[in-house]
Amino acid sequence: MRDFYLMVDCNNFYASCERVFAPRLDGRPVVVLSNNDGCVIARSNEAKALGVAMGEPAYKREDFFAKNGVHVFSSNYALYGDMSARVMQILGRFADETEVYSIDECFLLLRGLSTSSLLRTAREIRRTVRQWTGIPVCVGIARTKTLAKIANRLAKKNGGDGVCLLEGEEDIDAVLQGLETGDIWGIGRKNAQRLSACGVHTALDLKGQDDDWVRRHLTVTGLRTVLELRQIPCIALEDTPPPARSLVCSRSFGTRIQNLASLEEAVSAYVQRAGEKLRRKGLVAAAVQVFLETNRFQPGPQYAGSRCRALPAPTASTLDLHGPALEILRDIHRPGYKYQKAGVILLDLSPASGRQLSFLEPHGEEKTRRDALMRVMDRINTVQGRGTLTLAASGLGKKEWHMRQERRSPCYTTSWTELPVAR
DNA sequence: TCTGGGGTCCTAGGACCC
DNA sequence: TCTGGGGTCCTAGGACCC
Repeated sequence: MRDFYLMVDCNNFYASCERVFAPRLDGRPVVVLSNNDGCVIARSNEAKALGVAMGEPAYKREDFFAKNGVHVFSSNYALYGDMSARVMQILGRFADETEVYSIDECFLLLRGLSTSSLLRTAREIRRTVRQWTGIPVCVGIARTKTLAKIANRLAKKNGGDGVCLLEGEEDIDAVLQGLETGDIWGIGRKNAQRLSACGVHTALDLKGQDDDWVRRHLTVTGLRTVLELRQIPCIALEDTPPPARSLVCSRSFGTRIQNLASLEEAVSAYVQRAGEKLRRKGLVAAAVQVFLETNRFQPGPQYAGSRCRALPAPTASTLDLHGPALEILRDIHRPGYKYQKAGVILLDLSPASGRQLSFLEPHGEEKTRRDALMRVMDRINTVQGRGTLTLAASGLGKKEWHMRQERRSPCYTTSWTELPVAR
């Protein structure tokens, strides 16, 4: 009767979301592409069985997809985000303490349950989520988050009932022996390579290493991971997410962009989007950074520029962010390159309220007016749809920099005009 | 023609202070 | 000719995650 972590992970999440609204695709291969229809970021089991790899560039596989009846979707984050919220809300019914770890993963902390109760709860979770949302999930259970992730992996791989409880030293060691270090949560490719060079190949090898050795080779974060493999909880549940420290809006372009005017339009649009995110979180930014890069996969001259600038005063107003961002862009822009991607990063974030004011920033009536303007813009764009009201600087004509999204499904759950129709 | 976007954490090294 | 020890803060870069 101790504390156990449950790791609930949606199976092939994006592909599963698409299938909920296209049941004719059940049992058929489905893939979802990254933004700009770039590479494969989600695959149904059938697509995996056909050998479609994660991260594969989509254009190399067009023929293969057509020949094998693979259904291809552009990513639809409005849909996935909303489906995710529904799943997470259901999971919240099963535990007081939960951590939404990513769009398709959630940790639950269950205290004082017997093994049989844990398994019963896990099965109940699967059944409920499936029935209420149509999304299949697997559940891994263990005494630490790291082991729960491994248990979840097993639950997925072994088929069976989609639930796996990892408990007991011997059972755990048997599993770790069959696991490469790179498959442990927190050990990436680089570290796995380095470990391998030291003769440490499996998770069990790593678990048996001396603490000082681990610290030396993998820093304190690595040591925490190793302790977790030994069933010593070191990575706590993050019940309330820590406040964001930075915020990014970046995109690859639909076509390569050479002229500065188009880049300015794109950066202008990204600043506006970043500002919306900032205000939604109730934060202000004290610095802004802009970056610009060519396509590193293409031959020819490459360039990547990036610069950061402190703002006169922390702000959440698009109007304050816009000028500095464009100045940075002009600063880092070099003519003669075909650019592939640009982005805006807001840094040094802090809560908008309860903040020490500076003499430099607008205050009194001026501040009230500026805040009101942003509220009105956000409101209109929420109600009427994103991009209804924008700064003219982001362009009025055809936007050649817009990303490609040729096969996006409707926003079934978030847009009145795109609701699914029942006949 | 065509290869995503959005985050966090840790460390090393330099600047600076007394 | 001789030239310490200890501390903090900041930044860039690398690694990790989904």
